Amino acid sequence: MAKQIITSKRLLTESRLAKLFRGFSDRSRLSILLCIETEPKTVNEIVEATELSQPNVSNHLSCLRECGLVVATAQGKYNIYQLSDTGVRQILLCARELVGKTGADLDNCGNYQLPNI
Amino acid sequence: MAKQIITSKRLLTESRLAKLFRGFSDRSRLSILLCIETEPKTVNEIVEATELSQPNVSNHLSCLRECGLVVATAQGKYNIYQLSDTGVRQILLCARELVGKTGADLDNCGNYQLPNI
DNA sequence: CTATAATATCACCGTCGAATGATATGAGTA
DNA sequence: TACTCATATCATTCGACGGTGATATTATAG
Repeated sequence: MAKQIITSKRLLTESRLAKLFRGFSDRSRLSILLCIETEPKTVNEIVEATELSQPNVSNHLSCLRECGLVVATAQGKYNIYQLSDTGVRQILLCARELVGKTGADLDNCGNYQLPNI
Repeated sequence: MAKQIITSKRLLTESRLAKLFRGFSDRSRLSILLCIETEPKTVNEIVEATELSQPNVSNHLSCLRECGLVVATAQGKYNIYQLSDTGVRQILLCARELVGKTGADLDNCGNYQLPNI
């Protein structure tokens, strides 16, 4: 019983962690996050910077917003998006550092269909 | 032209980052990573700890190995798996910290079908 | 009040990839 | 050598999810 509680607590944590990483793991969402990593941007600015379609960006932004990775502030008819927390930036930093070491391995892993370059 | 180079370099980085996060974003793979976060484990030990099927674990392990997130050392007929780099642990730490703040948001985001708890 | 720009929403479709089951490999043991 | 345990491989299936196109909403401008 105590074990059960511990277990489901572990599963809850895992579920949240997995969801968090999902936010970063999609190429489009990652582009968006990187795009507003240093400065807030309008949806249109994000669309232009990432070269994704507007509905696509909007969809992903709403997802990222719900997940708490980004926040939006309305300014007239514009919506300015930025990273919600320095923790998000922190994860991006850690990931880049790790990629610096394991980059080649990642390229060689053929399990995902990500359009390479 | 210079811009082109910069662009494709950016895309390469994004591609690698996305792949890296993919490693963490699947529930099964994340379970495996967390499972060997503190100490190396045998495949069977991982299977028992995560309650995943053996082929499933093996498939994910090979993926994680190719991506450079874990390393395996053969010991007799056993294969011992552990995290490849402290950077992997670092990312898990950062993520947990962030989840501590945005946890509730993540639960509410209905975009993924991850079996909640 | 109409027009237009900025963004959001939503249903649909195609595809990727996770899980499974069967089987192969390989190492130790009797 | 035969047998068993530990792990890997692989083809297949099926569901989730990312992209798109059409449309709705909201806000400013004229």
